[in-house]
Amino acid sequence: MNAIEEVARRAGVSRATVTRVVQGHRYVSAGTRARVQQVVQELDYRPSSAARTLASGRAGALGVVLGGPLDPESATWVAAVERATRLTGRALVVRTVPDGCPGSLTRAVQELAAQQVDGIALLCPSQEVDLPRLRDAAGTVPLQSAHDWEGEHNTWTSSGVLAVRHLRSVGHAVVHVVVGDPEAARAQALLRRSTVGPSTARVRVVTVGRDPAGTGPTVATALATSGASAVVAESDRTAWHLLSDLRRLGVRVPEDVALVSCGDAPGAAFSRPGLTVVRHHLAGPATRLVDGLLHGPAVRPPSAGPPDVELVVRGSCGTTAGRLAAAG
Amino acid sequence: MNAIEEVARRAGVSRATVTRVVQGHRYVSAGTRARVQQVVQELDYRPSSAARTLASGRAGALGVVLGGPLDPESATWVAAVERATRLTGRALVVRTVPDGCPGSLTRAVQELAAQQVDGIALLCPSQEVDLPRLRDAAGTVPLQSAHDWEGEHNTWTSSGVLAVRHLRSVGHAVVHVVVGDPEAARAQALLRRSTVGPSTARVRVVTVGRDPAGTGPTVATALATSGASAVVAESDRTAWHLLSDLRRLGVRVPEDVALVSCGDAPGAAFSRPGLTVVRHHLAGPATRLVDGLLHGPAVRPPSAGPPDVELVVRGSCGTTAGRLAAAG
DNA sequence: ATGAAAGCGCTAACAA
DNA sequence: TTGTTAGCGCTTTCAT
Repeated sequence: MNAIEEVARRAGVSRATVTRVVQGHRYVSAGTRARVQQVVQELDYRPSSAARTLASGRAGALGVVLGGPLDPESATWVAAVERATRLTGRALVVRTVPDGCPGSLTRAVQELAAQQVDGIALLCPSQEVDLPRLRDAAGTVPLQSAHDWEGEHNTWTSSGVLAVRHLRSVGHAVVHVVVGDPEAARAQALLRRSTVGPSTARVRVVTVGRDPAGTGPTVATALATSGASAVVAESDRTAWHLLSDLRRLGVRVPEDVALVSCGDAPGAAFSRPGLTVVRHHLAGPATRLVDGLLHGPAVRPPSAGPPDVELVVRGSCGTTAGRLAAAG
Repeated sequence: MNAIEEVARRAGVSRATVTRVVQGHRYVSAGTRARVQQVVQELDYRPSSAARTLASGRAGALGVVLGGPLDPESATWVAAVERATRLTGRALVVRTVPDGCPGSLTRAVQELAAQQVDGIALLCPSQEVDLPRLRDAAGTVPLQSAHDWEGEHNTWTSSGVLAVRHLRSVGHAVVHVVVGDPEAARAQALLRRSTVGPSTARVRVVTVGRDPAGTGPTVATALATSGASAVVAESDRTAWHLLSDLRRLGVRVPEDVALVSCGDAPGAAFSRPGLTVVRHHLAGPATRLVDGLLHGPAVRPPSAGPPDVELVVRGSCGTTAGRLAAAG
């Protein structure tokens, strides 16, 4: 006999009523509700999510597809999305696409979409993604990319503004921004507003390629010969490699070049000098992303709440230690 | 009309046959199979996983519950499990339990077990877990803890042996091992064999508590006053904090104390000195964990294959840079 | 090698 | 406020 039916029988009601109680519906008399809940307890009744999904058409889960490995950097985002998802009572299915190539991404999205999830969050920091194509693969399942999300209010856009503004404010007229693929979503976001507004400094983009370690020396050399005095790195890993490559060239950080990076990985404080970073607070963005997936994008961009980015000053930028928050 | 029924109709077969073809069953004539596959292509037919789960009783997913946040350290494990899971064609559901308390863990396991997954991997590095209780909560769903897994062949056990052996081999007769909670699964595993075998050195355990940053100075002081000359840290974070706390006390690393940590987080190479670490290769362990969940634990412990741990020598241990691999 | 038919456990109209 | 009923889309015996 069905679990739900057993509950119904013992409580002397119909299955429908059990469903109503379990789902917290209105229109159940207090007495009935109590009786049913009692039986639910006794029997330790747990609805089968598969049956529920099949009958309701809702999956009770969200998916996240990572266009790359689940490395410590992406983990931060995944963690935030997981939390936001859990708070809605849903499960989070994680799918990585180590090679990050378009075909694999598409397949991953299709697989997730195949009834498994109610929405898909895309986390592809380092590559260009064809959103329309992926939306198509997702069929009716909503899909949002964390990096294109919220336009000007995007975490990375705010990071760029904050980092450049800080370096500008301490006297650097030209700021070099080091990114992997300049076409990638994250880099695009980072650069979106770096060059405008009161924080204006001349910004030059320097490209590293997919692997921060790969072309490091070349980049460091380029930076050194172009006389760069201020650098923003897209990630802590890039910053670390820059740090060590620059040292190898005899360029001192922060004396000769001031360095700010984005992320604040656990080791960021422990390199020498410690990395000045733009730290990301992802609770807000992740929550909005999840809500957007579930209820459609918000009509208006977020306004209230604590800022999503914060400057943590350590040794690498050559200014006094401390913190600066900004609304981006 | 059912998707599968439509396929069946167009291919001129029954639904059962479509199922057989889709699942790669034997006993389908080549002709029939081809015809069905043709139609499957045309219609881009994707079986509903909910319906499949309901009808078959198999979920097509594995779950991982994290007894703590999804931080960069756990991310490495999750990534490995995700990969292993994906290679079996299954999805991975991630559930964190930020507070890590027994009640929450139990609830998390119950939720996952409620029809959602075919097996659960437990990742609780920093706390004692009551495995029987959690198994009970999981009901019929198999559950394994990554940290109790494989006994002597456990990754952390091997790490302990390797780290202590190395320090011993360069002349340290006493090795201090710094762990969070000594009752926690990871610490237990780390210490399991550190004190025995040809690598014998006297091992003293020093406890940090849950947060590596929390009691750091105290621990560093204790280490300094006890005249420790060699230290193994349970994690890179612990090691970093130790590094900075020791420096503050005027204790030099590696001149005064040699330090080895476990993990090899992205920043490990960039602290000064760089951290000598035991790096973990989790592909093997994760694969075996997943297989164990799916087909029951292997009869015999793993023997072949590359070692799961590797010593990466950098500055912090005071020996020449290089690498040493060991079968643990 | 293939088909028929009985569910898997629950939800959601609709009726009462 | 509660019960009735018709599925949700697929798998799996059991026959053939």
